[in-house]
Formats: sequence, structure tokens, C-alpha cells
Amino acid sequence: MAKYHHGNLRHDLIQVATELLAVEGTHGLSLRKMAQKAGVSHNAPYMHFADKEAVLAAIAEEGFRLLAVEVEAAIERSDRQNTRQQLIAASEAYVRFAQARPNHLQVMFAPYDAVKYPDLLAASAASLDRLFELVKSGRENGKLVAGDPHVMTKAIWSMVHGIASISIAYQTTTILSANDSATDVVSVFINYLLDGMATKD
Amino acid sequence: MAKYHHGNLRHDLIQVATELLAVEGTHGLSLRKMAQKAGVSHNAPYMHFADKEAVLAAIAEEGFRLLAVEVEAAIERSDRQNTRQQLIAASEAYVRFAQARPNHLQVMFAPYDAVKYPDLLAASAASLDRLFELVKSGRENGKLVAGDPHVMTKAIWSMVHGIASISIAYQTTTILSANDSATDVVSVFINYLLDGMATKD
DNA sequence: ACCTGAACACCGTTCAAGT
DNA sequence: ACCTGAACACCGTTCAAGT
Repeated sequence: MAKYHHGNLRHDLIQVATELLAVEGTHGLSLRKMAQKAGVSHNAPYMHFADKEAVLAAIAEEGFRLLAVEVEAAIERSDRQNTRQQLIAASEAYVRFAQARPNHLQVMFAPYDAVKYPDLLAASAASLDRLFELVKSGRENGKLVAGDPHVMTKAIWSMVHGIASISIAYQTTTILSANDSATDVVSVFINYLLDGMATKD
Repeated sequence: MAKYHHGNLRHDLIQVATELLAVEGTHGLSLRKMAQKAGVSHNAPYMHFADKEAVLAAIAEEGFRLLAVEVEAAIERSDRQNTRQQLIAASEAYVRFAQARPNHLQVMFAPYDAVKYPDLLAASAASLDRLFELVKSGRENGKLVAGDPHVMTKAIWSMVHGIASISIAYQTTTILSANDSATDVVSVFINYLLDGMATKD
């Protein structure tokens, strides 16, 4: 009997796949498993995705949206008078996200064809919007000097993503810091960088 | 007929697997393909490796050694009187490595069990030795102030690895810099960071 | 000790159907 | 349009052998 799926299978598949990714890891995630978990035949996913990579791209895209929400929330929670504190809060949220969802971040930063997945590229660019705004307001406050705010944003992003990426790779054996957690180290590293971007007088 | 393999199969497998990784990507790398390419039965690898992950760990370990060699060479080529220039040269070499061997770097920074692969952990730690020495001599020169040289080294590492990691993920669509290559951006970002670590007077 | 061949459960993907 | 079932080539891993 043909037991059709209820509502939006595409959405459900992404949901189920994300859970599977968190539990089983990148290697444990298979099209067949996610189809079964969604209560559908093993090739139903091909109705909504060209191939497995397309599913991963969709998961990645969703991940960037989630990341943006958490960074946004962290900024809202922090002292609005202090741009530096807000930048650090945003950075800490980024690293916390990475540690809470290491497999997800890995999928987000796999190499995709940007032409093939324009929505993914857009979502990842949008996840930096709040950071960019902070850098701009830091310049207006006179706290952050130096040239292009785009360049400064990307420098901060690189620093934060490096911490996140390394802390995932070395899990328990925290090579980053002897005893402290990775989030503890964030403010130290970011402060170095912001000092280099700050007015010297 | 039992056609035994000549010399060191373990070494040959790592060699062959690394080539396969470069050409076919992380997904195209299979135990069966590398066995075939090494001229050996599909389960001969199990004589030398517990499972596929162990092969990847060996490839990763070899990668950290390669990286260390290239960073070392870049430092030797640069101005020995100028610690900052040496740090930038080392950083650029790191990013160049990442762009020349993106799949290799990805395997190097996959999450491994440190207890299971102590040699991998040692090789990755050793790849930072030269950077650490530069930071120390920078402190003695009075060029780099601030606290623990270990912390400073890891901050630089995070920045550089972040640039490398992001530039791999976004390949052609260089989200990092509008027109410049990723290596061009390295000196700008690292200079921000080193300014933050430099003496203020 | 080192390697092989057959076998197992699992993949991604395709294709001919069904409604 | 949306889904299914059978089929294909490929995988990692195990196991009983062979030398």
C-alpha cells in the first residue's frame, strides 16, 4: 500500500537528519537511516534532494541560521554600552555552539559548491551580520580604529572559528588550554586581537 | 598463489591513501581502493591498521609532519632579524599548505580519540614547536609583551587555522577577501593580533 | 606473521512502476 | 507530483583458510 507522508517531508528529513547527525556523528548519517527514521522508503529523499550532499547542504544552512540566533541572543544579553563586551559575548556564543554541536559545525564548514547551494552561502554570510554591526558601532564609538570594517569582521571571525575548530578536534585533550574550557580562552584571545584594532594613544 | 607484498606495506598504504585523498577527496577514499592501488587484497590493510579510522589517523599524523617541515622552511627563508616577519611567514606557509592540500587538512582536524592515537597528538603538538620558539624570542626581543608564551602561541595558531579552515570551506567564493587570495589576508590579520600583543608605549 | 577469498550487513543511486 | 520495491555497484569488517 502506498502510505504517503503527511506534511512537509523535506522539512522532516532535515529535522531527523540533524538529530541523527548529533547522535551518530557524520559517519553514522545515512540517507537510508534518515528515511527510515522519517517513516518513508529509502529513496523518498530523492524527491526533495538531488543527492546526499544536497541534504548535508540543507543541514548546514539550517545550522548557520541556528548559530545566528544564538549569537544574536548572546549579544542581547550583554552590556549594550560596551561594544568590546558584546563582541566577546558573541564570540563565546559561537564557540559554545561549536562545542554543543560539533558534528553540525563540521558539516557547516565542509567544502560545498557555492553555485550549487546559493542559499547556504547566503545563510552563512548572514550569520556574520551582527558581528559586522558590532564592528561598525565600535568604530563610531572610537573604540576600534583601523581600516575596512569588513576586514576587521573577518579577522574576528577567523580567530573565533579557529578556536572553535581546534577545540572540536581536540575534544577532551584540550590542547588549547591546560585546564580552562575553550570558552574561557575566547575572551583572552579576542582581547589580544581587539587590542590590536583599538586606538593607540 | 600468495603474492606477498615487498617491503613496508604500512608505509606504502599511507602513501597511496594520501594520493587518493588528494585526488578523490575525503569521500572517495576507501580501504578497498587503497588496497587495490597498493596491489594487495582488500583486507590486507587490517594487518597494519585496526580499522579505517586508524588509517586516517596515520594520514593525519603524516600531514602534521609535512606541515611542520613547510612552516620550518618558510621561517628559514625569511628575515631572521625580524621576528614579526618570521611569524607572518610561518602563518602564510600554514595557509598555503591548507590550500594545496585541503582534504589533508580536513583529515588532520577531524576529531580523533587522543588516547587511541598518541602519536598523532604528539605530531600535532610538535608542529607548533617552531611557532612557540618564535613567540619566545619575540618576548626576549621586547617585541611581544603580555603573559604566557604558550597562550600567545595558541592565539596565533587559532587565528591562522581559522583563516585556513574558512578559506578551504569557501574555495572559489572567497568570502574571506573580495579579490585577494587567502595568503594575502594572513599578514593583515596576523598584524592586528601581533599589534595587540606588542608593547604599548 | 602476513596475506587471500568468500561472506555479511550496509551504503548511495537508478529505474520501472504504482497512485 | 510523490512515493515504493527491486536491482546495481560499492563499502567496512569478519572469518576461515592458506603459506
